Amino acid sequence: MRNLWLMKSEPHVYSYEDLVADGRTHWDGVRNYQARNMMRDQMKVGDLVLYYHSNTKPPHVAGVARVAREGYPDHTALDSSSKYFDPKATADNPRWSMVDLVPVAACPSIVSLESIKSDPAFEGMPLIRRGQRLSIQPVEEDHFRRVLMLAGLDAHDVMEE
DNA sequence: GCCAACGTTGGC
DNA sequence: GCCAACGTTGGC
Repeated sequence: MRNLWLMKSEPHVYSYEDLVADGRTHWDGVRNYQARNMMRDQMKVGDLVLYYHSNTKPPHVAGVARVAREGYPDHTALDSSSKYFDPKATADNPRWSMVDLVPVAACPSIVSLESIKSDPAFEGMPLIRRGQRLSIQPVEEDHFRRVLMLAGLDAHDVMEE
């Protein structure tokens, strides 16, 4: 059974459009253990991801991506010129992990945080839980499907290719 | 720009 | 191991 996720990115740093333009990206720079553990231990090739734009107006889901490579060391932790450099990371123990993502489909209409919050179907979703700041979150299948519907995406096209 | 909610750090 | 101080996230 494939897992479903939501991953946050600030669009002025790296947007869904950037992912489409690049065709593929390393999800580097995650420096939170819970989020790391999900990438390292749980995310599998083929898992689908809601690509969420945070710190923008309005915050929203912008598209769907797919995991193209499972967790492997985040080399930016070893790079002293990187803003993600971690002096405690070593080649033997890089500490941090990342996955690769590829774009699947942009949302024909974005799904705003507000529309998710105001829809009872999303009750219990971590994204709208008070104080929830994790940049990577698991998503239940019914929530995932409803986001696709609100986005104007066909679940068959997105989930069964 | 504010600030609530966390996570991390480091003195003890 | 406790906990105060500090830093970050991210909506508002």
